[in-house]
Amino acid sequence: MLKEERFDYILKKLQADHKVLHTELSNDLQVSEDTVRRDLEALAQNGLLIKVRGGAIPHSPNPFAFNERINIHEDDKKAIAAKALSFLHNGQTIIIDGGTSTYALVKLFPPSLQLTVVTPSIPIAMQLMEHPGVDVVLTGGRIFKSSQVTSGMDTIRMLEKLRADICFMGVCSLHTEVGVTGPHMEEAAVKNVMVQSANRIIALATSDKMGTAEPYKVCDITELDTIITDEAGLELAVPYRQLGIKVI
Amino acid sequence: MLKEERFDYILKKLQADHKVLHTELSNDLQVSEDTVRRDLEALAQNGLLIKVRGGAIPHSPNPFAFNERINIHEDDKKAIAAKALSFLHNGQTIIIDGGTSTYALVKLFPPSLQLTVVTPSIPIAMQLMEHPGVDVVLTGGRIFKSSQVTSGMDTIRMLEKLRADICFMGVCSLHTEVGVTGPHMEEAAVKNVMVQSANRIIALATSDKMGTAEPYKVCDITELDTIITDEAGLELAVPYRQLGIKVI
DNA sequence: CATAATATTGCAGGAAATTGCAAGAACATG
DNA sequence: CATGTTCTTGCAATTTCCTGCAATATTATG
Repeated sequence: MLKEERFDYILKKLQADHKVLHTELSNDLQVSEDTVRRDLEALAQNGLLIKVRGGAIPHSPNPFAFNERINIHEDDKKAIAAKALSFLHNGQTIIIDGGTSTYALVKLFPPSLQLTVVTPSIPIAMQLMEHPGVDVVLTGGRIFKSSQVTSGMDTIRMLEKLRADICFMGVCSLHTEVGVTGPHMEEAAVKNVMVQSANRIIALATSDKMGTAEPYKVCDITELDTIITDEAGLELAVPYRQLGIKVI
Repeated sequence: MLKEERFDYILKKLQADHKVLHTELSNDLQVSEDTVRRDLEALAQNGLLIKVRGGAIPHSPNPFAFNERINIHEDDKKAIAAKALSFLHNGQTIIIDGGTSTYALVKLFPPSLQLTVVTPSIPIAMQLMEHPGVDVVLTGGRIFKSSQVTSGMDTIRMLEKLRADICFMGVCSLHTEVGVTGPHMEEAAVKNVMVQSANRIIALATSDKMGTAEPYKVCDITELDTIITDEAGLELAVPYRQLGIKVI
């Protein structure tokens, strides 16, 4: 067994279980615990995980919000992402906004998919770099460390020149009257341009986002084409449907 | 059996199994392990696979696409990076090119450093996101999956509008007459704009890069202000010094 | 066609990396 | 603070890698 295969196995297991143990890995890989220890050491050296007593845990590239949020509502987000997949077809150009729901979506991309993705999100770009069929375009600009997206005038300028088939937007807050809103001015401005630059806007929102509002406006609620949520059958969805928005 | 047939077989097997072993190939192809080793060496040279101890693995799908290169000449690169640190001062705006030498540099940034970094490199941006004092600006554009940098017109446009104090460039090839050159047209064009946009160009180059050339020109050798290398005392450095370039 | 130049291949040796083991230090936990 | 676990360090056995070299095959050239 090649050392790289062990690395691969360790990283896969880590992603699945959110932790790995020396004892387990030693068993799974049929090598001594010392070798496992040295493997983890090497992976930690390259910043791919964090060693802890007894094993290792995933590396949060930074202790900020994005990585904290990845795991909350993980199953809901996966369910939402799975529904979103059906909108994708080869040859499309799509905008994918930052956020944990949209990140869950690109993680589910089947390897056969062929499209161009424009995104301001660094985690999404990294994820898609490993995908053989997707061309990735990263919008430029200053990086917001908390959400790991680029923002600012440069981002807006790049998006303005674009015409995309679909925009998948990760929304912070949805409200029938206030519309789509967000907590940061710059990010809201960027999202607004995304809405202008795509033929069809699909919002990904866990149900706890619905009926809430934040200071900065992204767009009117009627500009949304579809809302994908985990609980489409709920009472909550009714007012959106009355406005002509598909809720699934 | 023709060498090309062996190449063909190796690549096919690699695609099927996601790895190849010296021992297996030696058996399958009925040649010595040394010949297999040399074949893998040749294929690795052309970027068709990654040599590892015991055999080889494919290039893209494994998670070490960037890290696979980070370990070669690791100590040399660290030494180079350490020398480069002395050029940094709080308040500067600097451009940092992609590449493993420049990546080693940002890894050494002391936490007290306060500056703005503009870079097309995603690994560098990720690394610096953890840094409390550095503002990171990522240039936009299509992502080159092999080198994990953005490139193209958008990248160039963002750099053009910039005026930086220093540009740290990771060079592929340095030659006293041909100048700085690189293997890809687009990347060379981006590097060229970097050179135009910074007051001072500092090239990071392990000594094996010196005296070599590639198809696409980045800039004249005289546009460099300083070359940082691992073996500044060598004979190699003399002709550059005669051109007025500092070599350290 | 003959001969020289070049490339390819296998082999031998020493260098380097990987692995598992053992002994003692550091650590967590009750 | 006593105990069992985990970590580090050094070491030796094994495997794999690299270098130079000689034998053979291939190609170029007069």
